[in-house]
Amino acid sequence: MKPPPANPDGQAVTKPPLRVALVEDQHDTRESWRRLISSFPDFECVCTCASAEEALRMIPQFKPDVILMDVFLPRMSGIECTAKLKAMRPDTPIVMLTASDEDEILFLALESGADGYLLKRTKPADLRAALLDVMSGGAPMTSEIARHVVASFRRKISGMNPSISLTAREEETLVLLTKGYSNKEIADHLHLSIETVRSHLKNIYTKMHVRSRTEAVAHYMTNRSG
Amino acid sequence: MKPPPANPDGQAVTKPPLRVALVEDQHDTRESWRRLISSFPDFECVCTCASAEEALRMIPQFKPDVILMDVFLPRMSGIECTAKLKAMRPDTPIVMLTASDEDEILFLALESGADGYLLKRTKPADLRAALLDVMSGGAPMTSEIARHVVASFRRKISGMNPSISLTAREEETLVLLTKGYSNKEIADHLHLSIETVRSHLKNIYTKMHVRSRTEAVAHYMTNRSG
DNA sequence: TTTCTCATCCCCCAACCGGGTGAGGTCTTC
DNA sequence: GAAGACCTCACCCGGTTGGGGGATGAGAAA
Repeated sequence: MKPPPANPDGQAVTKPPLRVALVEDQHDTRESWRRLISSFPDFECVCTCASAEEALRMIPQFKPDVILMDVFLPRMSGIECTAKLKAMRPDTPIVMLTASDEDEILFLALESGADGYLLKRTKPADLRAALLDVMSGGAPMTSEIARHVVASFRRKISGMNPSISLTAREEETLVLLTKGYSNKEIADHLHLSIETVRSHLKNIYTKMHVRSRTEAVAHYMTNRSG
Repeated sequence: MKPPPANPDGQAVTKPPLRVALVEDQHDTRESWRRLISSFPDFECVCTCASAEEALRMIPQFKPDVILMDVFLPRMSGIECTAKLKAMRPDTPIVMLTASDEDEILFLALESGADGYLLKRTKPADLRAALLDVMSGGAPMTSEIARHVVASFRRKISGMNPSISLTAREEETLVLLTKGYSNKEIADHLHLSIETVRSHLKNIYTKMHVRSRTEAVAHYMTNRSG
């Protein structure tokens, strides 16, 4: 590994290879990624790091064009590492690669500044496309991930925004919901048809961006008394 | 209204009328109750009170055999009044009469020492039967109310008992439940079959004395962070 | 060893629930 | 009076859920 050129824009004569940095703690995985990326003619793997700490040392030196980051790293997580790297080099796109599509991690990763989020089982061709995508300002993610992202953001936003203006009836319905009442029980208590209760609930779900009574209760209670 | 006899047991010659006290703030309602009770040949309405304060003054004087108490009274509620009267005359049965079958009020009423709990829409014949019932040591309530009572007590008892020993797996399942996850989502996160999740949930419901995921979440969250 | 709990999974079935759509009424606002 | 928000209720559809069985294996307790 040789140090990066002092002037990254210097040799834009023909078509310089895309310089990729890799952060992954598992040796075998790291190596297979490195080989994969190097196998692309227009890509160059300039820097492989086995830990977040190493990444924070090496990446500022090598100044890669794009960073591939594993989420789960020992000690400092890939998410924290991403946040620190973004503080240093905000314009260098970072793509998270992980086996998990857990909403929370996904959100944290994107919040930390990651530009793309791919699953490890992503096919080589798709990985290459994703790297090109993120370099041209895109936010590469599989449609599978994209759905989670949308859901995750909706939840967070609705969680951050306590002023979801529910109507009086909706509020009453929600309160009874948080007591664990069934639709029928709510209808009885409010002297309504069960269909009206269902109607109010549908509106509540829409406003709160949730998909079930339990989710509504969970959000309501964590944002009030939790 | 004349003061009560000094010795209530004095004239047990044939069959003394059952002496009833009435506590109800609404004038019309109070009067219609009074008339209704007086219309029963073996009942006598010895004392009508328009407020909790009046009841606390008059009832110790008149020493009725049974007290009919409205739940909603101005200033001091019927529940508080019931508690105070029970402290003074623990053996005088008190029947709550209210328009509400709300679990919380129901529980508070019974906790305060009320012996029976009837809805205001109870039919005259049933009211009479209820008064006789409570005099003979019963706890009159409609089957409709009885169901609520059982449910209410179960909730309270399970709420008071924080040491419901869930197994490790059940605990994990419950935590994911409080995030609003569906059975399928829980199964995915725990790498289990959906049937296993359902199995854990059944055990959780049994242990917590609840009947639905939402109820479980509601109780869990109110007893932890609420 | 036997018994027990726990975790895992399966099946069935009735009821409940969420989503879509629509519709009639009141009330306020413009 | 037209427009819009709100409350009320209805029907349909398919998926989910709860409750009832039962089965198996591992490991702890008796």
